[in-house]
Amino acid sequence: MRSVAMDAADADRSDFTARARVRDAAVELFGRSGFNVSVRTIADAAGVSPGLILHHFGSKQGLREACDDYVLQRIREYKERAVRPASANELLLAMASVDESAPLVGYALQSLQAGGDLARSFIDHFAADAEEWIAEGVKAGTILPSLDEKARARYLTVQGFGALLLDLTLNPPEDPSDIAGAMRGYLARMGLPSTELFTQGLLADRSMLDAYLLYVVDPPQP
Amino acid sequence: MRSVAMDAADADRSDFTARARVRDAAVELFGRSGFNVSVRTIADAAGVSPGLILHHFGSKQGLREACDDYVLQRIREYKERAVRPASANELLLAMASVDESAPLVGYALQSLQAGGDLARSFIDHFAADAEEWIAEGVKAGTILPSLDEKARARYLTVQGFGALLLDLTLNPPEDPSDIAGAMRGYLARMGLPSTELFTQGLLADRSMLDAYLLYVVDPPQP
DNA sequence: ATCGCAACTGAACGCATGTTCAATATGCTA
DNA sequence: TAGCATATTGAACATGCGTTCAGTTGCGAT
Repeated sequence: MRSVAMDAADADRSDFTARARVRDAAVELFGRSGFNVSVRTIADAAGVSPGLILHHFGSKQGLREACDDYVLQRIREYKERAVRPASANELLLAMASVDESAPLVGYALQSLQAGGDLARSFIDHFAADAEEWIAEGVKAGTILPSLDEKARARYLTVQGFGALLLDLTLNPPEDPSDIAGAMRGYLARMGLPSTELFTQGLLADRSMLDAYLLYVVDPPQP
Repeated sequence: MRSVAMDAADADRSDFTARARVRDAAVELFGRSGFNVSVRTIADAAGVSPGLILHHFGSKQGLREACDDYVLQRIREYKERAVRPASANELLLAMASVDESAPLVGYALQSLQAGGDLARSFIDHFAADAEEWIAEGVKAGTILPSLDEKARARYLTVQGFGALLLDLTLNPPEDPSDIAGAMRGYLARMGLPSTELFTQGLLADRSMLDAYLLYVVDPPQP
């Protein structure tokens, strides 16, 4: 039996309980092929009968929720363990480059595409981090201040993950488990234009921004 | 029987053939609920038996391909009919605001999320338009030039659609058929930070861009 | 040693799906 | 009007799914 000291919500990473094996197989398969993989497929991958999955997790939905919790917790751990705060892309690429944590990235991306609570927590978390990180940059003088720091942090987060997600959807890797390679391809395609946009912007003058600010103050009646 | 003058690929918009009714119902349901809606559901919506759908389209996949062609063609028409060239967001919002064309937008967005050929054509098309539109802006002096105009156009397109897609996934509208409302919500949330980013950029100096350019010329060995 | 409880199996069930097919209705053509 | 091709139906089939459950194994406490 499982030690009473670690309950189901614990990060029993290095154990080989059937329950943990199922959870790991589910994270990997959900992350690689989406949430339509069958319970039987997961059971096969974990070397276990289908019935056992529902014995441990109640239902397929229960399994998904357990995976959600596990992935979110492990990513939080990973983020806190990083000595220096990093951008979301850097962190994900670092995680995707390590065999042990790569499936977590795949799962998180699939989750973002599917929506739901984990996706929201995920974005909230990264947006909060971005806000902090940006605030430090502004204080240090390396980042320009914004009229709405919170909105900017969220926008940059959604925009960054959205672009990554769509790019991976349009250019699916031949090997679906090589998320690091796929991410590197994305960064190679988008690195220059994004850095350029962040450095110089796009528009030559402030007229559009000023017009938008006027529009916000006095919107046209719909 | 269908007039011999318009074959299956034609834009027989205003006819009420069972085939056209099925196609319209499929576009609407696929766009609203994704591509897992059942053939039977579509048949019900079109007031038709399930068998007829496969008689006309061969398979569910055939129906999807017919919808893909139809939607892409209608969006192209819409774009050409617009007097002035517009940004992708403007065009989509305009289409989403008209009852007749709103389902097309929903379908296109679902298609982008699912990947596949239509998604690629769609992005290619909009990226090419963006490149043209940006080139005019550069010539007119309203847009700053880029080191790689093609890559920038593609980046801005992927980034824009990706952000929209992810935002709609995270904030699904109560009424899934009100795409225009959902888009307006998105623009309200992201309008200021995106305009600000496009106007002033994010970074206070060129150091990161210069570092990236050096990195591209002489990448570290992997 | 044995009792008891949890882990675990695998066959079975019910359901929804995409698809097939024989039968019928319909409308154009000769 | 007769005939034929096409449109259309709806029942049936095969498959894969999530889930249930009666039964078996294995282990820790008494």
